Amino acid sequence: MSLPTTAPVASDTLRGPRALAPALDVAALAAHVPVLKRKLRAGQYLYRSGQAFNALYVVHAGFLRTSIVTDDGREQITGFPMRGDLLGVEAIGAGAHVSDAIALDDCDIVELPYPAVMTACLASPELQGMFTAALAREIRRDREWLLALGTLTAEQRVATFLLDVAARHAALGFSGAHFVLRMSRVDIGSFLALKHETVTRALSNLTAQGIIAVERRDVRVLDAPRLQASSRGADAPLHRAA
Amino acid sequence: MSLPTTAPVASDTLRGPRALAPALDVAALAAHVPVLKRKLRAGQYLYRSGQAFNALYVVHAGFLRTSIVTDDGREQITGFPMRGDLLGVEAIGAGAHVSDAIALDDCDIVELPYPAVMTACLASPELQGMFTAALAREIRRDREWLLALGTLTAEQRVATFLLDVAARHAALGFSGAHFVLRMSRVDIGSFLALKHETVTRALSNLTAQGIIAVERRDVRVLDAPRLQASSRGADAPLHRAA
DNA sequence: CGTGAACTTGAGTCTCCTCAAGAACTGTGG
DNA sequence: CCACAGTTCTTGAGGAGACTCAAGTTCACG
Repeated sequence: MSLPTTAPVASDTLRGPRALAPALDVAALAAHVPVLKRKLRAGQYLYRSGQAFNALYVVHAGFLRTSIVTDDGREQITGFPMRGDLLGVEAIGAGAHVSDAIALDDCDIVELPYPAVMTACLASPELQGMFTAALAREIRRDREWLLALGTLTAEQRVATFLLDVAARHAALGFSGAHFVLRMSRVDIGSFLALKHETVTRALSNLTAQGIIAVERRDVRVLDAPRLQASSRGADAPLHRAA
Repeated sequence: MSLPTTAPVASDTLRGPRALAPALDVAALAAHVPVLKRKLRAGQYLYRSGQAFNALYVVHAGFLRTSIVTDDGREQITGFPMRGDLLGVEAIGAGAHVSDAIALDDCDIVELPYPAVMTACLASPELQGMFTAALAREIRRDREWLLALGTLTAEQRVATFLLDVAARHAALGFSGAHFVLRMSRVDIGSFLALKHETVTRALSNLTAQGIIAVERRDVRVLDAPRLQASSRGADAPLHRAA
């Protein structure tokens, strides 16, 4: 059960929905804004829906979970931020936070006071460009998941999710072929609009096909190309038909 | 078949997923940026995926349809912009457009050269705030539809869609109780992640219940409260159970 | 160890999709 | 003005995928 030396996951073959562009440059921001550090223990909230909105956050270490709830009780997880990811932007202009962010791990968070960050962006075109691009990237990310939920089957969604997690891990220098999921099956299901049993079944199927190896939250990608194929819409369009 | 004088649609009872905040203030922008006017005939593209990105757009009149396509051929409509709506923001930082925008009607469009708009935002804190808020609102809108697609049944989604259209019409001074859909059943289905037959069936069901009256694309909301109820997750939680 | 949460698996059901046909509308050319 | 073709919409019948309900297993934690 050691790390496999074969079948490494080439990062260019891992194109999940998330665009893997560099995140907000905290160092550049720190030159203009007084950034605060915050530590969270697993299970603690970074912010909750309805709370006053007075800061954005960048994850420095650890893993979180963001979710929204409606007044009629429907709930959905909107993402699993990790190092480099920006949180809280959806609250801009809304006065209060409109989502929850909870730590799945112990986390180190960088706090960017709002609206101080905006003032800093006024002073620096680079910062402004970085910030605006980060917002636009968030929109693209959402659209891509919207498309995934709207067009993919359960197993394809789970495969896409695994590829996304793998790619993000790889982008941070971790292994994309072997990682530990920080969230439960229920969380994955909520994110992918599936029931937790369905997530389990999809993982079991992928395991049965020899594409991945799953043991609780420990996941190994054994065959990245086939995982890619499993995430695709139509069955493996290897070459575009005439 | 005249406009019904009873059962008017009160705008505060119409809360679709879209936040109905005021859109980008074009007049304020025009003071800082040279804005261009563009006219589109029905069926013409405002921009297409892959095209160079050099402007954002605000709808001044008419109705459009935006969509994304993946390399493996999956497609989804992401929205139906109308007067006051901002288009093209998802391309910021991506170099080229990542979606298609096509006119469903003859349209008048205001073109905001990019990155000139960003420069203008540097000069004016108000503009910057307006612009950033518009992006954040877009994120909230996407999240709300994501939640709707993930948690609602077919009929609930269609009801939600009708309420959204009604509310947006009402916000522009049109009737929220009687309107003409500019898009086909296929389009609605693509947006809501449903097949066109399912959309038709949902509309038929709502009609059979006396909640709406549909004749092709002509829609009358006969009972807004019940349409609201039809869009809700759990069956009409009139008062929260203890 | 014991308790509870998380995960897995199975069996039956239901929603929505697929496939198919027909009706209604639109626009075009005779 | 009418016939025609094409598109859009509607409705039905049958099937597939995901959900619901239920039970059992494994694991983490006190």
